[in-house]
Amino acid sequence: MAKPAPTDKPQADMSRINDATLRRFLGYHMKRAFNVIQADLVQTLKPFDLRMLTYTALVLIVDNPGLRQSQLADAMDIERPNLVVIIDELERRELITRDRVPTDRRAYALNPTLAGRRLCDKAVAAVTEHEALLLQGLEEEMVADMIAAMKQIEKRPGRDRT
Amino acid sequence: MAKPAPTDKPQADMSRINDATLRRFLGYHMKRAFNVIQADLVQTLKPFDLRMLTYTALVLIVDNPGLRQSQLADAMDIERPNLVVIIDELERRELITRDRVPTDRRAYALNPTLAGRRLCDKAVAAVTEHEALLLQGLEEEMVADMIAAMKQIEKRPGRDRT
DNA sequence: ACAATTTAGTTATTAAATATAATCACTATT
DNA sequence: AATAGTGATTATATTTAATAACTAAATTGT
Repeated sequence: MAKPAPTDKPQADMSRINDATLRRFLGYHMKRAFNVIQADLVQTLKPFDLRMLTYTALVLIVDNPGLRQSQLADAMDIERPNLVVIIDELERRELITRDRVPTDRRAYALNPTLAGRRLCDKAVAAVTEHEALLLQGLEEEMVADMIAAMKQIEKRPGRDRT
Repeated sequence: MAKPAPTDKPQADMSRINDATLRRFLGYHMKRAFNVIQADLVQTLKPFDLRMLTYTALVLIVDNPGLRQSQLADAMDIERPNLVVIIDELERRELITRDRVPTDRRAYALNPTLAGRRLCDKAVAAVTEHEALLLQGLEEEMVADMIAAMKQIEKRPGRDRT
């Protein structure tokens, strides 16, 4: 809405602040775009009482029944201790179960309940719809290209794994 | 969701867990790609003792000397209370100053010190270099297209007006 | 002029996401 | 049997983010 007012204040330089330096970075744009996407996601998941992490975990458990917590933490790129509270919540809500693995009684096999599968399907459908809405106006090929590029970035080793 | 081939309990392979459902979402890819970029940024900024937020604030103050905290919070899309500690830190390290505005004695004008400007320049140069490294292999036009798309996403109102 | 409201900044509190260390239970190896 | 390694948990700390309540100063409405 940068409307050039004819009578600008003498010392009030601009109403909009200048972020041209940061705009040169892809990361800056990605952060800002992701903020919008995440805000939308949070709203979308609210009716299901899911957060981004509980949603992600639930989907992965539904799609990979029987997986271990370590595998899930690895897939979600979070530390094992941090996954515990997420799994706790999903289990408490009876969306998943923690089943002891007979062959390795240290481990838990994570399995979705029927309710978990149902909630997952509904949530995925809602997120799909909301993201389509958010991306309307962008060419489909463009989105596909972005995904390809992001996959490439994701694959980068990332300087040091300390 | 269509019923997948009911192969009962074939989760013994566990070589790789399946995230195909989440892979359909741009947001998932963006989150994962941004994780990599942010991890790299954190490493890049560590020698300057800057974090993502202090770096962003410093750059914006250098590029917009005299701006108010409210403007900065607005530009950074964070709440005013959360900006206070960031500004506190930059001020304590004498990278910026908080100068009372004579025409509005409630407000502070944020200004970079010489040291702040110097550190900013060095940090921006380092980040520029690191991002170039991270993005090598991606066509330049592709990156430009991604930025354009992300700008478009960023502009979305985000339908929660409650 | 002056009460009422608004705005700038701060303080305090809380929630959420992320990380590390220590511990327990169990497995695997020697 | 002793030891080392792994899966999960607990406890703790840090960073980021949101909200409520407060002070001080400016603006507005009558």
